[in-house]
Amino acid sequence: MPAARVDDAKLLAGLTRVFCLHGFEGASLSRISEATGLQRASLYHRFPGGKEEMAEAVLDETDRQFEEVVLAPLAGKGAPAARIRRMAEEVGRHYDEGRQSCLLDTLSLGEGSSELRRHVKRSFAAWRDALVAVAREGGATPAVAKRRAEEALVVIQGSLVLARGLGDRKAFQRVLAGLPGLLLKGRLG
Amino acid sequence: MPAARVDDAKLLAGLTRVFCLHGFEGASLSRISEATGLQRASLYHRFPGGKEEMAEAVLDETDRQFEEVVLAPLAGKGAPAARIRRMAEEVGRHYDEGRQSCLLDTLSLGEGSSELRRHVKRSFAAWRDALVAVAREGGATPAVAKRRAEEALVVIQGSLVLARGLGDRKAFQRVLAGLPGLLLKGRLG
DNA sequence: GTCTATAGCTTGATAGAC
DNA sequence: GTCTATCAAGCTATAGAC
Repeated sequence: MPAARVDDAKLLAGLTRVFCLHGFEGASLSRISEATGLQRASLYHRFPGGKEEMAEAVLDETDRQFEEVVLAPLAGKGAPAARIRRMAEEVGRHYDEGRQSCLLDTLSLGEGSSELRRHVKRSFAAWRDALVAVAREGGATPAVAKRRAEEALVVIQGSLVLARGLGDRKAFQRVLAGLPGLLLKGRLG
Repeated sequence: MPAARVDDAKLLAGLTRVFCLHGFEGASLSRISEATGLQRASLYHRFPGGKEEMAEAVLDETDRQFEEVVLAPLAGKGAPAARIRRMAEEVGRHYDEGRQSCLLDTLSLGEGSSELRRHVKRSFAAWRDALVAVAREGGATPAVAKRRAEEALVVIQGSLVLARGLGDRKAFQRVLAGLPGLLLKGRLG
């Protein structure tokens, strides 16, 4: 088959940007077209399922990035605290230091199909489970590790919401710095 | 003037529900019309500024509720811890125990006008300042109180995002229970 | 694989009767 | 104050040329 003029990476990047910024309903095909450089009809050639399939593709890509941003750093070598620090660095980069919202947040709003909601839930759970594992490595019981992992997700998502609403990214940076303490000792810092 | 068939309270309640669930872009006039029981033209009679003015009205109403949900409990009598507990109760009720998203979150997404964004920012700041005050009462320095207040907002917002995305409201309930500890001692619980 | 053109519906908003 | 009727513009999606 002939090569795509706009390659998959560029396409997905544009899609991600729009869904991230506007959520599912706000992500109009006009905006997507502008962000990706492809006309409506071309978008339907690449995603016959329409907007829904585009959102699914974006979530799939996020799942893939999740491996680099979360799994790889946590699976590296060194003490748990050091590995969590590396994950925090990657997470910070992933969200552009707090300037970008989380897809799992923006796509869980409102009207997305139940398939989309299930995907978001699955991705959230995968992230939580990776955090549970590293907390357990740090000596926490299963129950405690789960609580800490959820707390870590809570503070990451919450500080991103604050960054967007309050226009201040310092809380997000503080949260990232505090992740090792939160996961290993049960308290931020 | 003749009485409104749909009174202001009912109208605002419907508007709030829709903006909360769908965000600004997802809140179409059809949905608003259905939720409030008023036709498009009637909505424009009540809000000549259109959707933007409706969103502003919803934020105004939220600011008003903020006094009952946050300010009044914190200004009551008793020790700071007890007052924070009462606020947490009210906050829990306000968000229907985690079933409902926060307007300050959903309205800060995407395309809302800059006037809307400013309003969200102002409301967030007011909430934070109320929490700063009670943390200071508990003996925290201004800098520490501000950090703890922002952390409180972070965990409230984050746990609401998790409740929505993960479909589990337990983290939200844990956060509410932990607010006194977070604001007065710097750690959840 | 991408385009232009278009279908058909929904959107936010307005006019005017009652 | 609410309604029905309507507008232009936007929307998602499709058809068909290249």
